[in-house]
Amino acid sequence: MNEQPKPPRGPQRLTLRDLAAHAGVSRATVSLVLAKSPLVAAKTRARVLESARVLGYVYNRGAANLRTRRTNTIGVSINELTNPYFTGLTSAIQKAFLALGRTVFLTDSEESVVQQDQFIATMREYNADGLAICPAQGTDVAAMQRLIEQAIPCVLISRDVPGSGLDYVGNANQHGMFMATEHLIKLGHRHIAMIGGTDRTSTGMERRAGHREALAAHGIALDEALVVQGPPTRVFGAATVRALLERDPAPTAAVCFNDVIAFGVMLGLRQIGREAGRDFAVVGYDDLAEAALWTPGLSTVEIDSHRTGTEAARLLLERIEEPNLPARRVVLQPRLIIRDSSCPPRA
Amino acid sequence: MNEQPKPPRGPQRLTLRDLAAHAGVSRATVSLVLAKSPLVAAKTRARVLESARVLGYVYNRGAANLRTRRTNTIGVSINELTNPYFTGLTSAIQKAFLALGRTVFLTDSEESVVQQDQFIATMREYNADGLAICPAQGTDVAAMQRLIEQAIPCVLISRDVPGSGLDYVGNANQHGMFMATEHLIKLGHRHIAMIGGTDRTSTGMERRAGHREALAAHGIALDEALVVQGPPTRVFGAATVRALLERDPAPTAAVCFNDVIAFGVMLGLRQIGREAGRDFAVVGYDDLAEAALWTPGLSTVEIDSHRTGTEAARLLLERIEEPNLPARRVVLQPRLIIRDSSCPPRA
DNA sequence: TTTGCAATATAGAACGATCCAAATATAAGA
DNA sequence: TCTTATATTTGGATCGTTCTATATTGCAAA
Repeated sequence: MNEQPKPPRGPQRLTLRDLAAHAGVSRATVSLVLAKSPLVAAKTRARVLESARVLGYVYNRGAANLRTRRTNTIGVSINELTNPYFTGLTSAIQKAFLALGRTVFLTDSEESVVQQDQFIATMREYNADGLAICPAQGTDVAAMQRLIEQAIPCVLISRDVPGSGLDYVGNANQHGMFMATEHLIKLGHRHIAMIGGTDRTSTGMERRAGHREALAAHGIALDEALVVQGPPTRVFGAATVRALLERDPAPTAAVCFNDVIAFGVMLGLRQIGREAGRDFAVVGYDDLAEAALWTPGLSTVEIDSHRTGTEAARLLLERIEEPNLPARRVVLQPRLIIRDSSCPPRA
Repeated sequence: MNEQPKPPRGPQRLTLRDLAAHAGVSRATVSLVLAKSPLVAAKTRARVLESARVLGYVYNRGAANLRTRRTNTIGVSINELTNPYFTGLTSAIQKAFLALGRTVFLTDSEESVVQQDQFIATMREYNADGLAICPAQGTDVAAMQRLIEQAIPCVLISRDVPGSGLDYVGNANQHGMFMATEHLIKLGHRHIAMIGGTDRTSTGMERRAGHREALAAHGIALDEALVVQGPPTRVFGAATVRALLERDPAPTAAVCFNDVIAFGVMLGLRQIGREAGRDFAVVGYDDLAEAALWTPGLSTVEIDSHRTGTEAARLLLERIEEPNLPARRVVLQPRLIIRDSSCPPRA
């Protein structure tokens, strides 16, 4: 029943062959048991599983992947994990894939295209079934198009790379920022700064466009000096609002690229003895858990990051099954949340 | 020169064999080139590399790992990526391993022992060379000991699992919190709350012990009611300080398990019209970038997370080389940073 | 020439799983 | 009891590398 005696081996790793010998069946049978095939008799299955338990067998996924072409593995590259919005999103993405039986390998590209490319190359070498990417700033369209040529399934999350032809899940950034700005206009503000965001990400371009669009829609001239690009950090928000308030005419309100910057703005106001929601109106974007906690509570635009994650997982798995699908785009609707940081202008 | 004609193959993945055929050399030679072996002539090497470029060859790491036993891969499991301290630490860890030529596979266990175990099992199946773990709350000693039995190199980071016998890199938490508490005592405080931390992590136990130790060292009786365990969130910090201030005697100061809780405390104070650094003294732990930015600036205990990451990488790689080393512990010294949130008690 | 010795290149057997076609065991029907 | 159909099990080839032992080449010295 056994196969030819194996050559003497050292304290090698335990293999299917050892398991087969112990259970008194063939390798093929063990393989079937491990794959939960219904073809094998219940009694045999039990015996094999018992042997596996007793011997402490560890399945070698690498060896299996060599034969099958599937690895059930997804590479996830996130542009910046220190940003709480992206950690929340990451958690959602991971959960979604895990629920569908995939292993997730995560990396933080730290807004570095080099690190991102590195990760993509590694995942290719490891035969990942697909990639989910929040592209780093300055990601090259050509690099993304290459993924298509190379036939490696990929979905872009949160940030788009226009012209890449990849699947995409994000939210209506322009519309979100339009709502935020219009909200301030309706409160009576006329000098509304746009703090943060850059033209190096689609999110930045779209949100900045939303601000401009709202001003235009209400016949308010855009004061370029009140539009400041910059990184999504508290430090930047604080420094920028202080600088803007020294101008004349000074803004009476600001929409911020995201909540982190808005928190920075509120901290910056306090540094110069002013208070958001009383002396100056602030609106953020993302609706981090922290937003509701501040005094005043931060008005902001909510994104459903859970939904973003599950949609991304769905799109990617569908593409893995069906590589020739046309490119699909899922754009979720954001929601304006009004709290106390957005007040009317002081008289 | 070529080997026997290969059977007709579909649009298969490009392999060493194809590369060899194209360059007119043997598979073995190509393998040597790819491994940067000095044994192959410069001219041959160039020819092979050119073929690789032209054909768009992708190295199959899985296949290689099957033969060699090394994967140059490290699994990193972090308990909670939404906590900025851990994202910073993660970034440091990742950088340290990358610099040493290892690929890092990251996961966020989200404080779930189940997810953590899942990840460990997966990394075993993928033959990772080693693991770096910030253990989830409630991690079982036995589970960690099993890693030793199974001879899988592992280093614990930040949180210890006493009795596990694993290598460990962390900081002197008890001493750090001792300094923080003593600082408040010297300012004149006698009712000092300890907010946050739990006995389900070593970090929690150690920091909580530091608070008690400082009180005892200065002959101050411990008021158990002022010691509140809880999760490291802003919400918890805010709610807890509000509750504590309704007691009699109320605390006049608090040391917090970490900065996030301290921020929560400052937000909570503001919700009831009080101000940290004026009406109530607050000290945090971690020294997040945000700490210096608040008004008042947050007094806190600084941890060198960069150093933590590099030390962890060093320990792990040493153990991979030399599995039978005795267990080693690296405990870094934290530093008290005094800003404006820690004021004397109001008269 | 021939020989000796580096310097290079190669064939073929692993590594640990899967999968296919074929063999065997079991049960049911005549 | 003998077929025949069905349920299980299995050998051997295969996936894409690496590695060892062996073969080939080129060149200087004899």
